[in-house]
Amino acid sequence: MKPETLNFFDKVYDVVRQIPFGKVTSYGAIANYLGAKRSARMVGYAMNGSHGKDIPAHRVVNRKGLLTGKHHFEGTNLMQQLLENEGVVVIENQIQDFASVFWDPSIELQ
DNA sequence: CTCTTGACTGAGG
DNA sequence: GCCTCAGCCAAGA
Repeated sequence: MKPETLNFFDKVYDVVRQIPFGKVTSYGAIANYLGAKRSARMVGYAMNGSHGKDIPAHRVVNRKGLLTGKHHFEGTNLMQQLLENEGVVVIENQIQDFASVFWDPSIELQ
């Protein structure tokens, strides 16, 4: 389909779907890959409509590896459990060894 | 059209 | 390293 028909949200969803199992990325990294580095907030905003879709939103965290969007998931620690289920160690909403599980679309996806 | 609201980020103290 | 502030920009009222 034509890229012109893809909204910013759709592009975000497309990238998030490509995040490998057991990997995570940041809102800024996605925004940067989409050519809108300044729109990191929009990436997170887009995640609001990710429910009901096949979007692994739990693999998207802020640049610190902090689960800032966990409150948008069911329960209080669903997001953390989803990540731990993929082998990602999370303590107090903070991803441990963040650098080793970080997946940058602008590099990995090229 | 204007104003508010963020699942963000980088810079400055 | 932590806290605060300001810039960012799309969507909804």
